Amino acid sequence: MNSKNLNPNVSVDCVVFGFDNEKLNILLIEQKPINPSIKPQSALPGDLVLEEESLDDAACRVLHELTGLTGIYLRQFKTFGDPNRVRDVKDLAWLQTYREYPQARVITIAYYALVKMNDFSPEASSFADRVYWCDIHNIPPLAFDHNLIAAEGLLTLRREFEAHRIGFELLPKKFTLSHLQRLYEIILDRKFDKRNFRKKILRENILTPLMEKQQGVYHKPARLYQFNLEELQEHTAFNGNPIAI
Amino acid sequence: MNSKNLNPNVSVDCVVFGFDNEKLNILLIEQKPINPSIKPQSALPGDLVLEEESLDDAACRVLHELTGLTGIYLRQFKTFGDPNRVRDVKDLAWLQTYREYPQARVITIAYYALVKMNDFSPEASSFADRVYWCDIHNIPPLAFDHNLIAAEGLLTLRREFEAHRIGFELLPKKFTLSHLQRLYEIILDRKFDKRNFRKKILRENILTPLMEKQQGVYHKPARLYQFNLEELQEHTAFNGNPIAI
DNA sequence: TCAAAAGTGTTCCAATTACACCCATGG
DNA sequence: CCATGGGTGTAATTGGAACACTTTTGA
Repeated sequence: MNSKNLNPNVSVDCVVFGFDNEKLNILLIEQKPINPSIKPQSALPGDLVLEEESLDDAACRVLHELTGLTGIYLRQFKTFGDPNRVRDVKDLAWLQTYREYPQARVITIAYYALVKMNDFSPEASSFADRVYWCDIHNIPPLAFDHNLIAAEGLLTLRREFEAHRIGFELLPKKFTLSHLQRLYEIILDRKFDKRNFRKKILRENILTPLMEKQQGVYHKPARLYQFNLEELQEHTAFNGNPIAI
Repeated sequence: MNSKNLNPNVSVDCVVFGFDNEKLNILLIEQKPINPSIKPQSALPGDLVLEEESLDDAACRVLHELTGLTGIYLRQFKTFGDPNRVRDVKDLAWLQTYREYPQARVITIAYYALVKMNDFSPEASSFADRVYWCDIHNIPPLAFDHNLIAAEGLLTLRREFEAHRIGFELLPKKFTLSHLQRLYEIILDRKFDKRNFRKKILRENILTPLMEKQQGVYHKPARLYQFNLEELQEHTAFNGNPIAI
């Protein structure tokens, strides 16, 4: 390494969660193949931080380029700075193709993001060759230390989910109590009793019942609810604010 | 800025908490005066991350240089990367004296640390001109964005204190229940009922009563306790591990 | 008429809160 | 003997957990 690069590169990486009513997924990109013989690796979306860009802005930019969305819930959760985190042989070819100093150290600030999966189709992005959702229980081997980052992102989501009441960021505007319960069960990885769950969630006063029911289901249609954002502010003990893009 | 420094500098800064049985304090350093006419500024202890050093190692190093201690409870809590965070005029003189590229951007990874105040005297350090404890309610204007970092460190401590049961990191080996209660009250900034507090804390089974009493107090001497570390492991729902130096 | 999920109340237990007096020590 | 903090129990309330049946719809 020559003297031009004593300072490390700094990047942001995003663990983007989406909920499809059955599983919790994260968004992955496929690295552009270096040559046809090497099978492309997947990675978390991320990019180097620009010279005069804040960290939050960098994360927003990556997310926006990837999804076309703004207003995504986005939160910094941990910085990864092991000197060898980008020096695994599996990552060498990619770095040699896309980085001026492939052996340069990279410190990355990790964010997690919550998106309503129905609001966009990841295919629309120009960010990478392929962008796709992947069940959190089936994450393939990723570039760099991204499996570790994804795992820590999931831990952080589990830890912050209840206290910050960010469930609505993963659900469509209108949803049923069963949808909400499924979301809680999948994120927290435990079962809830239906009656107790409803009692508890309705007591919190953050849901507004709508005069509207599910359509097109082949069973008794459930009532729809939406989150009541004003109440949410008061009840939420926010510790460290998320980004409002 | 010339092309040598497109990459930002990366540093760590430590919010070091100490409890003196009356107040919660943080450790500050006084920046070496540039010239006698400028009154020195205070700052959080911190330093640039070395080339082949992990972030945790960098924070440990700073703490060790500062206090001579090892085994300090240390946890990364947030990374600060505003492009202008080291560009306030108040910080210009110091940067010009001590940095090769004073206008270079600096991204800092903030840690908070818990130390037993009696275990060391900060005077012993060679790290800065002066090292001193400062009541968290009386923090002077600090260098860079260090007031912000200190404030966020305190919020993080308040948030994590109960769940992680890290109180013992701030207390001497042997302590009375009143000491412990005072610590809880000061960190969480609320009062507890003496009987309820004792019931609750003893039910948790993380304290071992000692066959020993306070000495030299001019009232009924209180029983001494110590933390029971094995139990602590089981009961603590750890999310993101602290560093064991 | 069947399959599927919606919707609804009560009882029990554990944890939290509120609250007041006597005790041991050193000065 | 006094001032100071140490040490203790009970009753009321609140929140969480366990638990089963009827209803509505579309196929």
